[in-house]
Amino acid sequence: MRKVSDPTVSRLSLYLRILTELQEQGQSTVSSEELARRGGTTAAQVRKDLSFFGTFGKRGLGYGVPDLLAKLRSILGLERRWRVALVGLGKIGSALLGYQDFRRQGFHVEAVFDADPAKIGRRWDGLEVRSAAEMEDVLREQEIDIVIVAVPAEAAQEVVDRAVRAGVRGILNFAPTKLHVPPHVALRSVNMTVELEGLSYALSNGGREAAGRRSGVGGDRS
Amino acid sequence: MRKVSDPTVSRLSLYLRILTELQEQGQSTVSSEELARRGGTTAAQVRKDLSFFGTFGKRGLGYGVPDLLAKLRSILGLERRWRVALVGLGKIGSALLGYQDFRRQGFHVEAVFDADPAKIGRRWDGLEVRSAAEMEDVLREQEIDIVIVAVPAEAAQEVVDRAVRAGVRGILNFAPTKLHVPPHVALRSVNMTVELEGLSYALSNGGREAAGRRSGVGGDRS
DNA sequence: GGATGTGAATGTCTTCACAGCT
DNA sequence: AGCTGTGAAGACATTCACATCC
Repeated sequence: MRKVSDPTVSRLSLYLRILTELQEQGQSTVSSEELARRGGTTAAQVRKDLSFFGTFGKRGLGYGVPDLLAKLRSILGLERRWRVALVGLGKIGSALLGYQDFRRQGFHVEAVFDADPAKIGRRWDGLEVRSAAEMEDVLREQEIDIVIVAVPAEAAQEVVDRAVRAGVRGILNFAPTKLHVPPHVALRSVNMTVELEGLSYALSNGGREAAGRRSGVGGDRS
Repeated sequence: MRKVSDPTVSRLSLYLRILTELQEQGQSTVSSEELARRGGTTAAQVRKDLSFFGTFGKRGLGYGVPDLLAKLRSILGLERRWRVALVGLGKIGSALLGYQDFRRQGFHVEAVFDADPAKIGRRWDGLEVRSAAEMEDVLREQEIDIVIVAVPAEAAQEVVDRAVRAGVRGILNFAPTKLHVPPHVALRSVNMTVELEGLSYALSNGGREAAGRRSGVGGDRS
């Protein structure tokens, strides 16, 4: 199971979501064909993706929904609770704090930081906003796994450097800038501007050259 | 200039941002080497990306900053103004409406829709919130180019179908679900859950298998 | 019979390496 | 001398096609 590509991992998330829906609808079994149709990919791709991690299906039958669901949650590391910190309480940071849909997948925001004295000390959603100055200490004390960076572009790299120094091993970046992290730290970015510009390109240059994969976007590599 | 890959287009956005910074700092020329270092890629990659669109550099010298900036803006279709509509005024939609950093690149939100009667008719940032029921008409009247989908997953596909029927050719999806569009429509997605799960996978499975690309990760194809 | 799992083939993207300008 | 532009090579990802098993 070494060397699984990133597109594959992203598709696993997708399958997980589809399987969750299927389970809610009480469907007990699913074929690679059906997963592919719902996920906008191909049956061969689904089977190949899963084959990197083991052999979960039954030939002639397909995959057991609850079974595959459990396997995927395990593969993606979603059986444990992840301790997340949010840095930056501007428009985007506040929205994320309010949204928290990802909490259901085990991502819990345990600390919130901002540099603005007017915000420090206030409570947002049951959490006290801490000063960005005490970031390293708090990240360490709270054993934060993942930091969500929602600060202006100019401040983002410094936040990352400090988080990495405090032992954080995962960064989710919302700042519209390219960040650099050491090899042992995982980085993903969400960059709306890149996506909009991709649409602009697609709309400008004929209709038929499409937009693209990776929504996701962005393209980091840790 | 046919058949340019999506990763290439995303990197053009990145170069554009770097060039903007360089210009603000008054730097007149830049090498593929420097663009690569700042952009977290390689010099060969930068040159290859640009070569799809023409020959913009001077051998022995590098690229002229203002010149390349102008070329990229033209390639990405950023010389015109794009008419954008936002559908869904929940946490994320409201944040986007408040954020609007992308306005500087020519993306103007001209219409806002929500299904909640309590929100319809209110003014947000100078725009009256319209009923989702009148979406098709307004999209057509206002000649909207791009629709940002910020509704719950269950409602997203219907919003897209209606937008497409109204002539919209670009969709930016924030709903945590896979959307399907006809070939002539460009689609990009931003899916935070996929990115977080990618981090979870990376953190779980050894430290050394990194996270990935394309932030942006998501992966559509129109 | 029906659907998986997978080597082999194909396709796509990145990196190399160097010829060619300035 | 320096740095671009690019064909060719290499790495990576997807698709094909079929043997395999329930």
